[in-house]
Amino acid sequence: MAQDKNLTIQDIAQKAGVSIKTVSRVFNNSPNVRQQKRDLVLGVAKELGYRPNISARQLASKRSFVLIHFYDNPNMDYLAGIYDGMREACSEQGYYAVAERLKLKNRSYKDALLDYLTRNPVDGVILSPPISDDKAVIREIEKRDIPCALISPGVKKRNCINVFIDEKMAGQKMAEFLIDRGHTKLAFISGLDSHSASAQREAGFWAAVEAHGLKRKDMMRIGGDFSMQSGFTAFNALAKSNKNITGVFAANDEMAIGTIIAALRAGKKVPEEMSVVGFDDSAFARAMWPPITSLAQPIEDMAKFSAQKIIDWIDTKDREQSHYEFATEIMVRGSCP
Amino acid sequence: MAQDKNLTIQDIAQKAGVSIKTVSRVFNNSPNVRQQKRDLVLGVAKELGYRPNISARQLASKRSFVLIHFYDNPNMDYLAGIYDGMREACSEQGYYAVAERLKLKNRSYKDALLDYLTRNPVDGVILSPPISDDKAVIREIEKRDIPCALISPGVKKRNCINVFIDEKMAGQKMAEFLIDRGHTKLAFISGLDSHSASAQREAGFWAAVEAHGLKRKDMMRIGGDFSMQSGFTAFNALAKSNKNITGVFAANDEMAIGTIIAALRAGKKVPEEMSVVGFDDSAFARAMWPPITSLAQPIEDMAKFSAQKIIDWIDTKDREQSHYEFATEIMVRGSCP
DNA sequence: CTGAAAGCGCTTACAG
DNA sequence: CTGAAAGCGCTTACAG
Repeated sequence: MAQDKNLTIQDIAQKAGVSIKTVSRVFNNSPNVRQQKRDLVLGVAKELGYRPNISARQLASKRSFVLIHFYDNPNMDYLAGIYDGMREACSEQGYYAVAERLKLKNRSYKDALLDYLTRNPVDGVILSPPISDDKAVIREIEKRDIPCALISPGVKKRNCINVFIDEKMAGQKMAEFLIDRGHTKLAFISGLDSHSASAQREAGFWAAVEAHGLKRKDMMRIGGDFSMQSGFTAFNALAKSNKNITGVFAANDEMAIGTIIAALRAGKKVPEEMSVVGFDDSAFARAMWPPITSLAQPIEDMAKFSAQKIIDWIDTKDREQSHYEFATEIMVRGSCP
Repeated sequence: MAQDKNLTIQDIAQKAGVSIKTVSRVFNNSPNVRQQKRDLVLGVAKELGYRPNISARQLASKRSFVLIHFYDNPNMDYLAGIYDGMREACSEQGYYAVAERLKLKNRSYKDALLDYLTRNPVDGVILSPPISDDKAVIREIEKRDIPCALISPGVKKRNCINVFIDEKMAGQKMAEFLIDRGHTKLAFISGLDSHSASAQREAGFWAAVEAHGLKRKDMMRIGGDFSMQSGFTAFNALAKSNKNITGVFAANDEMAIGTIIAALRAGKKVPEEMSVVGFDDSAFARAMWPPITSLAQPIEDMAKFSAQKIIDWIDTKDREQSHYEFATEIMVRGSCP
């Protein structure tokens, strides 16, 4: 762990009694090294605190050693989770983790992507919703043979690493959570139709309704767009109806918050008169009053895993499997205790 | 603009009829090049679409060409603004822009900083609140002779570039905005005492009160901590008092939102019965209902400017001036139209 | 499975 | 103000 400034591949080679080429092979996860030598080199490197010089690798190999996350969802918690996960995997392997927002201003995600790629070489890509469902973007990445992982894609892609949660099952769990607490008149507030996760969560909602023998006519389905504003609107629709809904499941936390604010404004108590659950376990869901019961996904683990799989892919030029499902958890809070 | 992949310093030197050393000097903003040659080289480089290879520069110079922003404020808008500003300045000069959160878990910002610096070399640092007021952090950076810019420091530092807005004046403007709309009974909700900006905003508040001859006893000062929760509490204090406050100035948007939510819950109409203004122009301030009137600072410009000054400092080994003040603007919205 | 040589594109002293 | 030489720490073919 000495981390003596100028430790080079030479020092490791000498100390381990092998050629520098072997050391290089070890750090590139090249298959052509006997396990015994590999362990020897890794042991010496660890002991001395050696880490390969990325600049030298870049210059010599003409690779960038950059893994990039392209996103367009400004949820800070979500982004930070992905970034932390990526970085953990990247720093172990001597890669850079980078995050770049693709903005939709007068142009498509694809054009924004191409603009970025012509300026900045990358060795691997992670895409999150909604970009993980943009076919044009995925096609361009594929065309360039850049290893790519999709986080929560609506439709799994054959030539990408697909990392996701079971959105339908999660939706069902949330609905059952409400039902278990005695609610029999439920509402589902959907997100944007273009966002397939919302539709899957809704499918789970209806599956729960069916499984528990609740009457569909006691239920309400309100169209939203993931914004807080649409939560306000949704509450108005609830209030106008005479269904006497007591359990609300919003497809994300912002709409849950909007619903609660509108309810408070109307003098309705949460959770006493109406329980509300959200989705995403966002920072605001935790900061609200009451704090929001919400579904959490292990986004950091998902991102770390994605990054590792991409690096494996780069090293071996080969993916083994491409579908990986992660488990979710309900964070129980005041809006539906 | 051709961007022919492998354009090197050699190509530029040859085409411009100078030595590669001269080209190198030009791209390092070295003073020892005649202006005429500089223009010639820059012209050729631009024509051919040449950009220096950062890896090679890093390897040869042992510099990192990394400018890093250390932060611990999870406000996404704020961070994105800083990042975009940095990147604009950095990409022009062939630097990397990096953002890193320093977390306070069982250790100080200083320890988190040292941990980072031992692993990752950086050429320049930008600090934002609350880290821009952490003396131990600043001392460590100074000790290493790393050029450093402070965004909105509570106390300006001699050996740093100080970039800020006039917090007191901004506070005064906000208070006068309320007064101009006929409010004579005002409340100020403070942020954390450790955050000097809050105290300065408050000073501006009282200055406005005084300047307009309002009675101090008609005013209220409520202690908050920048959280939404403290906005709820603040409203309760308002409601319990018999001061009949109609204009509320919260030291940040989250507290303004908390205040409004609590008011709605209590059946009080905003802005009809009570106007509320915030500070920061956050995304949530814009998404709320009603949307929040808030003070915006030109954070992107501030960050770009900071990055440019740091790069100048690196190039010339020398700062000229170290205090730069930026102008602010009130974004008028529904919470106090 | 392993090694010796050349080279990636730039900067750093050192001269002039 | 400007140039020729050496070198930064690694990888890439090419042999064996």
